Amino acid sequence: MLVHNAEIAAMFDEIADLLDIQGANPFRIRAYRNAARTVQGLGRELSDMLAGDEDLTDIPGIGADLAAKIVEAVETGGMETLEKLRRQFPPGITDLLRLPNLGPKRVKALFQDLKIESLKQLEAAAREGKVRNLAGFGEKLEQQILESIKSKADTGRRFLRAAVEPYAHALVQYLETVPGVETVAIAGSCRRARETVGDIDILAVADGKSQVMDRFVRYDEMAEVLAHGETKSSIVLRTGVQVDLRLVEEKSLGAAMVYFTGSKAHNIAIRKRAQERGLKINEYGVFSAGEEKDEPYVAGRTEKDVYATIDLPFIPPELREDAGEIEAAEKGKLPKLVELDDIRGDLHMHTAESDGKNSIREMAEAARARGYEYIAVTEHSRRLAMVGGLDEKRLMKQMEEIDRLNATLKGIAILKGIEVDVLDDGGLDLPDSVLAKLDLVIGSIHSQFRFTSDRQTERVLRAMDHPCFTMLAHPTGRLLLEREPYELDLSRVIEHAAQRGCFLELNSHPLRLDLTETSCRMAKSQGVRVCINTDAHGTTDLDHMVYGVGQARRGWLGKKDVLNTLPLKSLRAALAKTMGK
DNA sequence: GCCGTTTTCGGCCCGACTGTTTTCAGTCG
Repeated sequence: MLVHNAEIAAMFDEIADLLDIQGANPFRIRAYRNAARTVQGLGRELSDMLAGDEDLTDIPGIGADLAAKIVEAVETGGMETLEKLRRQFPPGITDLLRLPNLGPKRVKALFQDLKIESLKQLEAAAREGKVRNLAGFGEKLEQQILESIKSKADTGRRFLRAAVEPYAHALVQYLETVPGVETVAIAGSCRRARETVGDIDILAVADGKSQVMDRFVRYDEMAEVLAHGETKSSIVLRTGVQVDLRLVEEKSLGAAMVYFTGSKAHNIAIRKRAQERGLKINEYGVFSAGEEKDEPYVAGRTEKDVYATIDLPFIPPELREDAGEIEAAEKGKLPKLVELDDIRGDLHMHTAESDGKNSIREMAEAARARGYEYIAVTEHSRRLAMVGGLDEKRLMKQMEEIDRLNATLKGIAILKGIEVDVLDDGGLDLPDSVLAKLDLVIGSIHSQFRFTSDRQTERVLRAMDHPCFTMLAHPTGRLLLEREPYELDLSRVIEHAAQRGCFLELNSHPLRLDLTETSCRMAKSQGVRVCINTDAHGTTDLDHMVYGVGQARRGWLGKKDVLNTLPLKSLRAALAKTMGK
């Protein structure tokens, strides 16, 4: 039985939910939730670690008990603890937790007092006015429950960051025009460059007389006001995105930025660290703890000041996940992360010759305008006929055109490439003779997403062994919020890439961001260089690079870990080497 | 349930807003 980390994490999360409803020790619940998060981002399959006889209790947050439960899950596919809990509660009960304003206490009351087991039953009971009489409920909450069921609102709903950011920037601009407002900044998961975000977090500094909160809740795009306080307000935009605004004093801005940027796990970790030093960190600053009142303010103006009080350097927002960044910071081993300015070219794009919108020249000029030294044109291959995939003849013709353009275009080099389909058996979709003439060959899986993990992995490994194979495009095939990745043993793929000396793409399309941050870290640890590409189908898509760079930063990648930070000459040499030239 | 150069027991991050409410619990981030 093959049990993936994601499934084990889901079991831990479900145990946590059910224990929560049961009213168990909150710290025990937190242990399960922490473990779920740790397992999710582990970067290695627990089943592999067990097969290698590794001690799971070496993983932070996993003790003897949880380690035993992981063994049980890997061996049997389930957990007795979870089964026992499931017998105590109906299957639909965790759905109730997803509704806004319904937490464990209220769900428990609904279940025990009204025998409500599902959203449907909850809706019926609320309609009949039965919910309002329950202890801890009231008329208003009953109404809210009905509305959120109707609008299918749930607290876990997420959006692509790229889809949400324009709204965040527009709102920042709007708030900046409010009199008395001095600073407005985006925090939260947007600032941490997460691939998806649950809401927009905005922080403002304003003088006492400013109407910023009142103006915020009257924003044009506002659909609903969830909370309206003096220092904290929340609204829902017409697009369904929630925005939280916090108002702080200037001397608290740094502390508030830390607090509001998160992640929650990172905040908990640094607060604990502060505690060990006799300090207390909250969103207003760092204070010396202990004294009953008038706790003296120690720091808080800048984030750097806040970290300094707990003997740490500034930690880049993208790393703030309590995934080893605090330990690394403590040892002075934080990576110097890659930046957008380090990127010297884009090695994956399409033109009007296949399914792109612009000509090669237009793409090259757009890339040059973005300060790049080089691009690679990489059309689809013949098997993808529906998007105009190129056969040998058309590819040869395109190569000639690229030669002509290179002779006339100054300030940008165009490399000849292809995004060749990896066939079912791991072969490539064009003859070796033509592939060998190219500067790079990007292999892509575009079919047979349902292969078993073993078969899919063998297919990719075999493709990599092709003498011309240079880089694996969008390695997992996922589409965020739309399509799960295909089954693939990425750790084997990365190991193989290290031996073979080829590269992995980090596809920057906001819907893909494929590799994940965990896989980026895995690649880095194996010495496999990652290439951040946009897979642009038009000139404006070239701007997606910023999302790929954000993802790479979340994956701890530095300039040296990223192939397309190389100057042209070194890049050519690196590509030629993978192709045995 | 985890964790430990103060500890193997007794801790475990911290605060705002709402309405269930008339002094506080529940939820949320």
